[in-house]
Amino acid sequence: MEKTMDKIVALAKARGFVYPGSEIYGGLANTWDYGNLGVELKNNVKKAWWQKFVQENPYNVGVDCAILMNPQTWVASGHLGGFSDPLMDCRQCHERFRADQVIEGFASENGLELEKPIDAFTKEEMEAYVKEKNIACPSCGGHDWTEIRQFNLMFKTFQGVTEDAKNTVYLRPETAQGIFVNFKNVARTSRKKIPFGIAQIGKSFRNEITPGNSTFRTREFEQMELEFFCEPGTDLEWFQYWRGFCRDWLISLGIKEDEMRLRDHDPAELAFYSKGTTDIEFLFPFGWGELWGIADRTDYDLGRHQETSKQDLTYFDDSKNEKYLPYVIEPSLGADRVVLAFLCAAYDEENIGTEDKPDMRTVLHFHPALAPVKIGVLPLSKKLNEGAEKIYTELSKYYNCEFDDRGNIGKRYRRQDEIGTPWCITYDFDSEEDHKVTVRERDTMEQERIAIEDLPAYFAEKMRF
RNA sequence: GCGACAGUGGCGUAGUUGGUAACGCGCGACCUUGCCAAGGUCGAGACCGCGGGUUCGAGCCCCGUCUGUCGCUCCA
Repeated sequence: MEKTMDKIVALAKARGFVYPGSEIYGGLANTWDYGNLGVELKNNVKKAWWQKFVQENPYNVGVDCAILMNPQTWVASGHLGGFSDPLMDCRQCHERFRADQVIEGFASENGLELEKPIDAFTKEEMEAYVKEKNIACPSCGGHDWTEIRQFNLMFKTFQGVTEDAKNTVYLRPETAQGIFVNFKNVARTSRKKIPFGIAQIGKSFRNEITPGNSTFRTREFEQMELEFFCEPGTDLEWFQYWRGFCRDWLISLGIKEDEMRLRDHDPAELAFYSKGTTDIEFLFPFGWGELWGIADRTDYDLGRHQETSKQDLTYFDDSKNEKYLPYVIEPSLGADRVVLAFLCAAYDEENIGTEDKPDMRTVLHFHPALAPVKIGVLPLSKKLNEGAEKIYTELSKYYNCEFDDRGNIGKRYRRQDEIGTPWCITYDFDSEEDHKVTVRERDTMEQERIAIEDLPAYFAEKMRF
């Protein structure tokens, strides 16, 4: 069986997990909408994460911050200054380059000293430098450059009725800053003592130049982030702790060890604010892709906000009787990515016939906690709808169920397999007499006879993870 | 933004030298069956991305445009 992105994307669209965005208008590049099953799956993923990282966790509490923030936030975080890349294209060979990198490369190659760090160059200064030194295209050797354009990765909009620079606001490029900005608030209202963490699930926006691979990289995406505040010096310990914790969470929900890896960043690869970063990667059909970045952000963020806002963000540790800026461990997970990973991991095509007489079925082996539909209720005949509907009504109070009386029973089992429903209940003619139904399990296809009145308890037991 | 490729019912496709759209799957109703995609009957659904041109006539030719996919630059 070959697992390809094409098949998974096609199934996702056909069954209502993910549709391409704005389809009736011809689409909009790299936007995706979650459908009737996709929203259930994604909600289940978020619920499972929240339960493990907030509800059951003695250290952590949650928040839900605004997407729009005071622009000073992005000055402090560094997103407004440093993260617009100056790009220019070679008209001759159509390659695109980062002007700063071309200049630096040229300078070091020719043993030239730049008069100031390249980051301090304005667009005009860089253009002038390229022209003055007649820098050639590293690819084709041409000298015909377009002008430099700034690609700021933040989405910009306006708050209020007038559109001018004064009321420019940005869509947050990460949820983290809402947490840092509220660090004092949460510490006070939750009465948490260090070490403790603040978790958040929410949308972020980045004007990536190259999105792609279905929902893996999009410009609008959802993050599940934890900022864990600890005493300086204990950060490496906590870094290791969360690294393992995140890994275990993925495994507990059905990601296999051989389709997952932890990759530590080289010192050279580290972001400027980070002391150490580990990526948890998943083996997608298109290759390894990052799901989770776990970073030791030190006291960089709180420090920057303290400096920019002029507010005291230090924490008073009464066990030590001292004040300090906590260090931060940040496990940041892409919600859409991990949903896609669960979808890819679950996808399977099985032969449930024999070698001579193959009988293929497509199955999504979702962990029951993630399955969009938990139970399919299927009357063996339409004459049995009344009894089956009663069961459906009762179980729907607790679980997302689906009632299906169309087509023969085998076809309905296959339909439920294909959307990853872990259990099907079949109400048959005997049920009318003995008040029992057949419960059929997705992966083993084994059947069990259960009394109707015992069903809620039966499934309550099954759903305990 | 540049380059390459593509755009026909929900999906996958066919459409011969241009003459007003076909097939499979899927979907719906009914009958049949009665525990793993059976069978039958009937049915809904595209004016061929959009605009213009050539022509008596275009899904098939030309121009433009939009959208998508892939590659490149980038990814805190």
